[in-house]
Amino acid sequence: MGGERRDRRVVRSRRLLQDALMALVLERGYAAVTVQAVLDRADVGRATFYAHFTGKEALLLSIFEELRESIHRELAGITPATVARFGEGVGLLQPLFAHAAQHRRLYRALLGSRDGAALLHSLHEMLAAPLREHLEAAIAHHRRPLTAQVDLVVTAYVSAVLGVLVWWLEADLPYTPQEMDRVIERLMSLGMGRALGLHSDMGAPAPGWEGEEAPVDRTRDHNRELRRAARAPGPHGVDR
Amino acid sequence: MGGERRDRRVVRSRRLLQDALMALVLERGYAAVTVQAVLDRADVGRATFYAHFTGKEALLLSIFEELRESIHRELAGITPATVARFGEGVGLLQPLFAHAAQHRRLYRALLGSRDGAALLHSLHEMLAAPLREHLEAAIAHHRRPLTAQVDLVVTAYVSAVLGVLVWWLEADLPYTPQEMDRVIERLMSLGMGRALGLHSDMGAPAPGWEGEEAPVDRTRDHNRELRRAARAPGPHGVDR
DNA sequence: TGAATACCGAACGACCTGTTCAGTATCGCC
DNA sequence: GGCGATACTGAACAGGTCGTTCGGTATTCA
Repeated sequence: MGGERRDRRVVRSRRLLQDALMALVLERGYAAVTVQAVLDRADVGRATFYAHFTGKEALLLSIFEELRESIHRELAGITPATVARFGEGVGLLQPLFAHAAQHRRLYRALLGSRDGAALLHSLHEMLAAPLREHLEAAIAHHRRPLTAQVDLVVTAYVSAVLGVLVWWLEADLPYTPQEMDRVIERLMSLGMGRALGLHSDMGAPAPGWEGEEAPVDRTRDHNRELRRAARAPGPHGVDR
Repeated sequence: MGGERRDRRVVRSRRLLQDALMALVLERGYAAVTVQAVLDRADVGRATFYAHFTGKEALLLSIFEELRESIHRELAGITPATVARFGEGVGLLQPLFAHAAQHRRLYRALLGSRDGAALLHSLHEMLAAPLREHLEAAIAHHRRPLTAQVDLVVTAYVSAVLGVLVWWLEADLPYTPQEMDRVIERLMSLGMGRALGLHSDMGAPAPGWEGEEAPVDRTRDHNRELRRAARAPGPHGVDR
């Protein structure tokens, strides 16, 4: 968005820096790459770098911005309506895993070690936002106002997906993207439907867990208890 | 293990440094803490620091080693046998969430931002190892040799748990540890049992997803295809 | 008490960061 | 084609961190 950058020198410098970072990340891993090294590799002046990016991470994210568009393009074919029906083989995740497979060297370098935190967080939001959005719509349609649990369920789902994605990359893609999509859907859909009170087709239409009282009250009490406990710790203390 | 450190000066220095790091992490976050700051806060010589730890992260992990023992102690009451029966309210996760609640300030500081990568990884293994171990035993008992999928399921489960744990901490503990345990169990158990072919009490005893052929063969072919595609990228290339 | 050893403190070189500035090259556009 | 605008260069800057070294001092163990 806002993509009109006319001056060739600008695009050239940016691309040189991005390519240099990519190469160095693949060679040494993100954490081990220094701005200085990027400068040397790209053969770009120090001042120029800081004229374009605020630092190493900004450069990384600028690269990922292109990947984001790429993912978005691939995901465009999937309408929000499709997300709802978990019980059927939707293939929501297939594009994600396919994209990761295509760019697997970069994904591995960025997600594998601890450097991936920023990227993982970005991916998390990228998946969580539309999912949450649609789940809330679906719930409203079924007239079940359980918004708090939606966050929890979405978090669990996206965390599981990304965890499995990393595992899958490090295991050298033992299954196809299609298979990954199916096994994850198979793993998660039942429980998600149950937790959200959807899936009326299922045997158990969600009894329990917030059962007898409103969770808010018990929650507040619980927090107070914990805070009290934390303020007056034992002999050797907790949370020191 | 190997715990005999007799010289008081040693334990004093280590504790001073650990406490200083803890305090600074709570104040500024792990990434913003510098070795120099720890030295100043602990009032310990630079040389002394490097006599004990190889760097900032080693110091952090030495702190977490104590938490690890603490978690291990709490988890000790839960026999591996208990882990199997997902369908019942086991409470496997309750100690984890309780421990996180007790130490929530530290957990939040360490897990919240991107600094937590090392710690999350450590926690991941801590949870995954016994779970994997027991699931394999359970599967062997049911005579289903599906070892490859165990890794995937364990990864998904642990990732979901840790993701939700972070969410729960940042949402300021909206539920009790017991509730968290129950909702996660409710969310995950059905699908896990289904994916592993356990849960014979369920309606669907796991048909599908690895259906018609052995997954290994299709897998190998798939990998070869992907590798070929990656070596001969399009005009502007993928995974550049 | 005496020998072992952990600590101090100061200094070291090496590295990285982010900013500045005058001079030069390249660009977009009329 | 040419001109004004703009991006880049290159070098230097101060400020910071890191990990190591060393002789001298203090504490501890036995």
